[in-house]
Amino acid sequence: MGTIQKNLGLKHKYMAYTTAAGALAAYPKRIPSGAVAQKELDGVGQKIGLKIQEILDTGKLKKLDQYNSDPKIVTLNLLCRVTGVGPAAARKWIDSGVKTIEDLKKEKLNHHQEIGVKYFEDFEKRIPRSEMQEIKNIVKTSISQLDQLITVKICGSYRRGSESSGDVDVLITHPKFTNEKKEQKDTFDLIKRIVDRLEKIKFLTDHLANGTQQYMGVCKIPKEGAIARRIDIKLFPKESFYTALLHFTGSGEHNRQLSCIAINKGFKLSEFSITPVGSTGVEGAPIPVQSEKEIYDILGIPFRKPSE
DNA sequence: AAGACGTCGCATATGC
DNA sequence: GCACATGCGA
DNA sequence: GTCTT
Repeated sequence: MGTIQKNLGLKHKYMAYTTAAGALAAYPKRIPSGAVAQKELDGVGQKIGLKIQEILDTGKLKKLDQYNSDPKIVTLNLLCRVTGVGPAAARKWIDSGVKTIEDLKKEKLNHHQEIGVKYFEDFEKRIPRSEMQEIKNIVKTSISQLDQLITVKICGSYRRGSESSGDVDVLITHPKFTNEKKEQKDTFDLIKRIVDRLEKIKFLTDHLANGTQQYMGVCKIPKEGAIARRIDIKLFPKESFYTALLHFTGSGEHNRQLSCIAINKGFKLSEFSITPVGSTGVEGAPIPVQSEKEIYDILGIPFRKPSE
């Protein structure tokens, strides 16, 4: 239900379903009824409570079955699986008769969508940890040849120890790239230089977005039959590096927990900084941190490694 | 009853 | 050509 | 769709 709401453009309903599903999954006991779910679980209200009851009673959800038997919804869900295609583009095409990915190939696509169609199957395949390690080696080696002072971290589920990942999330920083430089919009073309190099060795095969702070693209390891993988490279100023590292290592759920703890203890935690928030709600200057552990220390909770 | 719900970089569209 | 809006991804 | 104001 959540995915359908998102593809319809109702992102807050999508969030509501995601929150409710998370609360349900985290609940230790069996839920005996929709009414109990509504009473016990934050994020489950009347409507989702009734849906839970329906599933308990009948094993299915009429509303969802209706959606899934609606050809327009089926097509909407299909088209939105192409990266670069969202609710607005999908709706436009469905109205003009597009039904399949093959149909989509004949339409006028922007560059991002062209790549999305080109690698439609590849991008849905998981990346085994062994391949993530190969990718990490290639990226780290190339970047250190460029400038030894660049710090490189592969974040996401890989850093949490997962046996497979959905994409490659690379976070970098450089001692000379500071908030001040960022604010002055100094042309710090680190990303461009890295991308040039990784392109030259044929590791990067396509680009989706190529800016001064953020790159999104496609990579392949140099092996026969290698699968195209989504890779992002983000550059953060050194002051933000550890909050960014924490944030992009996740998980999303862990981030929400930390953010909640931070608020309760009078702080605000984001990928950019951790700041004190006074009782009046006025935000103070960012607290400098030199490691992930220092952030946990400020929050007054025991440090847990990414894999925990 | 009504508004918030994360926020921002990048590509591209839109209007001047 | 520039300033701002929109779509999208994360 | 849910929660808060």
